[in-house]
Amino acid sequence: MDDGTAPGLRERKKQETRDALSWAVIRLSVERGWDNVSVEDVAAAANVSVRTFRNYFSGKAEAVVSRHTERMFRFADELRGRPAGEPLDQAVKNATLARMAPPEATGDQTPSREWTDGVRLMLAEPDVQGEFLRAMAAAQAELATVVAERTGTDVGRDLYPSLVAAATGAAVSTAMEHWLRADPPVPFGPLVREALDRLWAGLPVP
Amino acid sequence: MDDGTAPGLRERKKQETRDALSWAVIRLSVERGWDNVSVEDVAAAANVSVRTFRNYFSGKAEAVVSRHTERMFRFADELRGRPAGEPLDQAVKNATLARMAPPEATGDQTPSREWTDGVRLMLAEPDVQGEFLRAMAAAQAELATVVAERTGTDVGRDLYPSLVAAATGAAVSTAMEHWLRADPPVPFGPLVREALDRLWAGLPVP
DNA sequence: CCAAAAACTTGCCGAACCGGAATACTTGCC
DNA sequence: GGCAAGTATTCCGGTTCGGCAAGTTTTTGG
Repeated sequence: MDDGTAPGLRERKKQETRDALSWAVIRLSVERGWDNVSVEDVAAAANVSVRTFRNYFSGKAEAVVSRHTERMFRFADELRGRPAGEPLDQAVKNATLARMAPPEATGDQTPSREWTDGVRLMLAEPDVQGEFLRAMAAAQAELATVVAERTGTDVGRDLYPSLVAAATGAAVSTAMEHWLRADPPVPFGPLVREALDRLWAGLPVP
Repeated sequence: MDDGTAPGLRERKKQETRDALSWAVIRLSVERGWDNVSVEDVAAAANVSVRTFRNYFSGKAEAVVSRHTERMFRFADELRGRPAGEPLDQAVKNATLARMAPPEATGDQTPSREWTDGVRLMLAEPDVQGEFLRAMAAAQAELATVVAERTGTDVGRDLYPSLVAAATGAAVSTAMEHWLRADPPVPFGPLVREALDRLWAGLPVP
């Protein structure tokens, strides 16, 4: 399934730069506020030129969301790897829990109130939200093709695979939003599970 | 329910300018290509200053999507106006068909191939798609409130209303996407109905 | 191991975007 | 008519955005 060949120096360095840039945007934005961070600041913090930043990301927002984007695509991959016999809803639920709410994620100690508040503020930024939605849309396209594969439907002709992908994305997004709002914090796993269960139960009125 | 008082000259002019700007962006983009249209061109075409354009819209993309945005909010209003006895899924389906696929929409003659292709190209633009998603997200927030009202749930505490809103948005978006891709064209009503039916049936494999 | 090729980074730069602030004009209302 | 509130316009400096042409580093293939 995975490539096998080691990534090579070039790829590794690229990933490093990517991470450094993404991280720099997040850190600076959280501590200074979104509008008080220029692309120039970010580039400086990551030791690259402004022009290079723009080679990687189209803007600060894209950089912030890049991690999430990658995770969503790994999620689609996970689904592709599920045993063919597994019913679709089970496969989706399992893939989601495996990639979006891994048990070990509880590892790092709870972050400071200051940090989480900063993050919330950053995520409330219109640009960031827009980029977030774009990431979900991109992942859903991938997801739709996987669903089509599993169910023998045609993404171009049938409504079904795109619908499942979109609905799943909606459930995940909703759970995430809720999780982000929750104070005191609640674990993500149960939330997303509840959302998916309800979705596949036909959204009965509680 | 509605305001009753006539809008007054001021409001009417504002709406006119809005429409003129939105229309100008669409027309120019379709005929010249997205990147060959500057805000300056648009403002000129609508006989206002560039600065005024920016008072109305944050960018070309927002202007393009503005009509859709308004429609989505009218949809939420429609839902609010549905009889309280109507089951939620029925209310959503009826509101959708009433506001998103009105029977009289078939009125204007079929547009030229050139035009529809241009529109498709414009709607494929990343900025436009992003703005489109933002519009949906905004409408969904409103929708969630309405759902909460109808079902006696709490948007802040329960997952349910947001989930229903997000899933509904997903269904509508999916139907729209499909409709846009369809060649030869198909009527929108049946598509969105199918999407909503499947959603509330718990997404059974076809 | 070396040299050519491919990929990546960078500085330069003009065009476009963006929004604050002051100013002039319209509309709503008495 | 005339005032208050709401809009449009001009002006303007800072920022973003990408194309282009070096310069540099990694990969490739002999």
